[in-house]
Amino acid sequence: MSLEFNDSQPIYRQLRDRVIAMILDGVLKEGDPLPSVRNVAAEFRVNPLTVLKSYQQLVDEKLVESRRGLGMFINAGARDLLLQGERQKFLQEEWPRISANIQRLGLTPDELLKAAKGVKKP
Amino acid sequence: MSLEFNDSQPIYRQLRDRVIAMILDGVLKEGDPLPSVRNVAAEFRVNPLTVLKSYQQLVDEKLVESRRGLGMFINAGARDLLLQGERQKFLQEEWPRISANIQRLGLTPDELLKAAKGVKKP
DNA sequence: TGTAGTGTTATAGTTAACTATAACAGCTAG
DNA sequence: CTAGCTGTTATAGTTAACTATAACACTACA
Repeated sequence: MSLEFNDSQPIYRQLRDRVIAMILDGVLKEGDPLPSVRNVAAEFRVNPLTVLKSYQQLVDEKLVESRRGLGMFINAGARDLLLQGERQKFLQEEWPRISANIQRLGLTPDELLKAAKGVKKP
Repeated sequence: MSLEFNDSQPIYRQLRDRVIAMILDGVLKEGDPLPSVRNVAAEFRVNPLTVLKSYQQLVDEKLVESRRGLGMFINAGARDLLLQGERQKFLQEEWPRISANIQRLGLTPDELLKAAKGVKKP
C-alpha cells in the first residue's frame, strides 16, 4: 500500500475523503472500527497527528465516534448521512465548476467515459 | 465584482485557473494584456504579491509573457497549448477521482445536468 | 521632463499544515 | 497486574501561503 497524496489539498482532508469513500463503497460498515491512527500513519508514512486531525473531522461530522482505548467506530446512520450531505455538497460546490471546465475543454462524453476510473470493457 | 475564493485551493492557483478559463472562453485573446497585478489585487482585495505569483505561474507555463513597464500579455499559441495540456491534465489527474465520486454518490446524468453551471432550459 | 501606469524586489510578520518526539490516558487479553 | 493495543495531549520546529508596506525599474504619453 502506498497510495500517494495530491498537493492540491491538505493531507488530512484527503485522508478524510478516503474514509468517506470507503464508507460509501461499503468497505467500512456501520459499527466497524477505522484503521488505527498509528497504523494509518505508518502505512502512509505520515505524522499521527495529521491522521488524528482527519479523524476528528469525521467526529465533528457525526460520522464516527471515538472510544478512548478502543478505537474510532463508524456511527449508525453514517452512510445515509453521507448520501444526503455529500451529494448536495458535490452538486452545489464542485460540480458546477467541473462541468464548466468540461465544456470549456470541449471534452466529449466518449472521452470522459474512457478516462473514468474503472474502464468497464477493457 | 466580488468573486469569492474557495478554501480548497490556494488563492494564487485559483487566480491562475481564472485566467486560464478566460483564455479558453475567448474572453482574453492572444496578444491581449492581462488585467494588471495592482488592479486584480484591488478588485479581489488580495495582496499584489499573491496575484504576481499566479501570473508568474502562467509565465512558467509559456502562456503569457511579461514586459516590464507595459504589462503581461497572452502569448501566441496559448489557447492551443491549453487545449492540449489542460485536457490531458484534467482527464488524467482530476476526472478519475471525480467520476469515481459520482458513481459512489449514485448521481444520475439528469441530476448532473440540472446542477451544471449554465442551466440550458430553465 | 515628469507623471502615471506597468512589472519586480525587499523586508518582515501571521497563520495553517505538517513534522518529530514524547508522554499521558483508557481498555483488554494474557 | 502487565503488556500491548487504542485515542489524546504537549512541546517545538519547518515550510508554504498570505499579508502589509515600501521601494525600485521600466515605458508611454502629455
